[in-house]
Amino acid sequence: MKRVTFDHMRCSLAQALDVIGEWWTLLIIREAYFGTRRFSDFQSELGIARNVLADRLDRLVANGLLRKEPVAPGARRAHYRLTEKGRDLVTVVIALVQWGDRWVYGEDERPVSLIDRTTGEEIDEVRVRARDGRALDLRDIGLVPGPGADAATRDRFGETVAESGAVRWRVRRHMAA
Amino acid sequence: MKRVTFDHMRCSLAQALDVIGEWWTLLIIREAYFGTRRFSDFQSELGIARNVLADRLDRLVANGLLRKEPVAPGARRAHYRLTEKGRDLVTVVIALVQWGDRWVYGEDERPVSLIDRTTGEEIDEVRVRARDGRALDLRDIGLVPGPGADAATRDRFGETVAESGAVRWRVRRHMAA
DNA sequence: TATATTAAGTTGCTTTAAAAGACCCATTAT
DNA sequence: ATAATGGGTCTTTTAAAGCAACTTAATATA
Repeated sequence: MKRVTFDHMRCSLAQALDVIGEWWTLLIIREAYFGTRRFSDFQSELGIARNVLADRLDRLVANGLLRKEPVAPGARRAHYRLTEKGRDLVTVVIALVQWGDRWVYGEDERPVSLIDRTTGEEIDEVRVRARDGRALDLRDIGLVPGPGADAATRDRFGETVAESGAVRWRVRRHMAA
Repeated sequence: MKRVTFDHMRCSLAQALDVIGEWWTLLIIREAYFGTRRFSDFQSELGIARNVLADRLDRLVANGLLRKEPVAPGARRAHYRLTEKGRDLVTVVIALVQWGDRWVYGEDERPVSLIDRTTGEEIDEVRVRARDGRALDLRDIGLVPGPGADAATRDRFGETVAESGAVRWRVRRHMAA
């Protein structure tokens, strides 16, 4: 299919989806998180077509989520391993897994549990929080123009409030029920 | 293209991706979170093709992430609004936005800021935490078979530990650097 | 009341990404 | 020396995404 990219949208979500929004990509990240490193292990664990896998791995390497390094110095055979950037995505993967547990399987049907290795207890549910640790309901979250906002974004999200010195924004948009 | 679905994989991530992993879907959820409700507003804000939008909205309604309700009782025109299930996904959207902010734009170039409406402060970064609130590094997270694990999953993740009464698992898999 | 405009799709055609599987070449094992 | 395996590429189908034109019902305007 013809397909547009999102990279022109001034939106961090669109940028992120341009990198990891393709079919199979996030499953490959999960698999790498599980410790899989070799091409054919990705292939057999996921059941993905080899050409698609080759394409996805290349893109992930190009985008800096995976590092491709020879098995032994000078060897042709390589391993794929998560970079820091890729590892940072695992938060998203875990949030999605938990969402799947809550809404697709019931909590008691989930195939895998994530535990805190130091205590053996299950981990907490990933939540949006205030700086002081309070869990935030979506209604408590407001959207304001960020430091890199362009005119259109300011127009959509911003309502300036006169204040001494720096520009301040009043919250206009927030969670719509 | 021919395309497989992930719904046969016993994995909550695959299930979640089957629902929200398609091109455009998460952007539609974001847009709904921003307060967009009408077909043509989704269309013009996102620049998505109308037939694709119609298809995505239908699927999101069928999967229970959006509710379609008439603008006025008895009216033919309708609004699309997030359900609880859809609203619960916003955690994932925010985690992805923050990832995009960290790795695509710099923190200081991000177009939108999320703030705690009660204090006006920016929200915290979404993180994986232990029950007691400690932020967990990926190396601290272990994977063990969940209550709904099948034989293959137990085989992959489980290593039983003899213990009085209930089955316990020893952590075998965890974050691979 | 007649006419124009808008909203919310639907239909049909084109383009291209993904699936499936055959094929290839270098390395490792026998 | 020969076979098997790992890590891919090539070719062919097919279905999803894009685009534009059309439809139908509800609103707005003259």
